[in-house]
Amino acid sequence: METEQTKPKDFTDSQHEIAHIIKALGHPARVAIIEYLLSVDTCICGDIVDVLPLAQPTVSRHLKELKNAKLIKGTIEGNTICYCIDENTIEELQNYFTNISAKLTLKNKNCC
Amino acid sequence: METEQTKPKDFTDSQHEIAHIIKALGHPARVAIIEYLLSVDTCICGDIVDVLPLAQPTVSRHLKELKNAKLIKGTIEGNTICYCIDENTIEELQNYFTNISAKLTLKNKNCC
DNA sequence: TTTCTATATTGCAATATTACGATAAAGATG
DNA sequence: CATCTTTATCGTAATATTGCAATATAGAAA
Repeated sequence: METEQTKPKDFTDSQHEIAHIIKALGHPARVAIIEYLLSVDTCICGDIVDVLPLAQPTVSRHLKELKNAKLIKGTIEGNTICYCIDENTIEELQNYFTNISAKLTLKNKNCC
Repeated sequence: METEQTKPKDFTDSQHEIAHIIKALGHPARVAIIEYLLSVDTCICGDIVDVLPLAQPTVSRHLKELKNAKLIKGTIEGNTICYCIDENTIEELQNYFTNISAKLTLKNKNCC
């Protein structure tokens, strides 16, 4: 009786980490923020509030969460804050999904 | 006075959609499920509960959410259910982040 | 049919998230 | 200094998520 010891106590650190990053993008407001940051040329952005259907404090919270997940970074620029996308984290996500895709194409396709 | 009409009423449909898919992966349990499905060769999987640190009803809920976001599909296979990853949705996510990455490399890098 | 096995659903309780108004903080401007 | 502008934080209400035990469902096996 040495089997029966499969169930783990917790998820792995890497599962927690990637879920945390992904979760930060799991809200339309935060998707919209990323897409807006992507669309403007300079990253000096104090007008994010104007392009989102949300009040300023709410936008501020969403920005905080994106920052917390390292999806964006903010630099204080006098009175304003200059937000922009953190390329490294986006790249991490890209790699994550590219890797899954690659593994999927190598898999047995004989079911489902 | 014709400006001052920037703030939208809601996010776009596409923002809602992508956020919905991404959100479904924004939990360690659901990341773990995808990674497990990726790791097993056949997709006949009734042992997902055994490899997650969660009770069966909770796993069932997470599976439902992944199915709802079209990240997995389940086929009833007699008594069991055969779950596997929906490649199309993974590919959609891959494309989404690859596209963002690509746009980022084309951008002005003169700030932040 | 009865029982077993695999999965889903229901019914909570605990916790987290989201939103907004009010307010604070801090640099810019007059 | 007083005021304006920009962003953050707090307080709080509404809602959503998560987890598990209990139970339901349905095919398989006896």
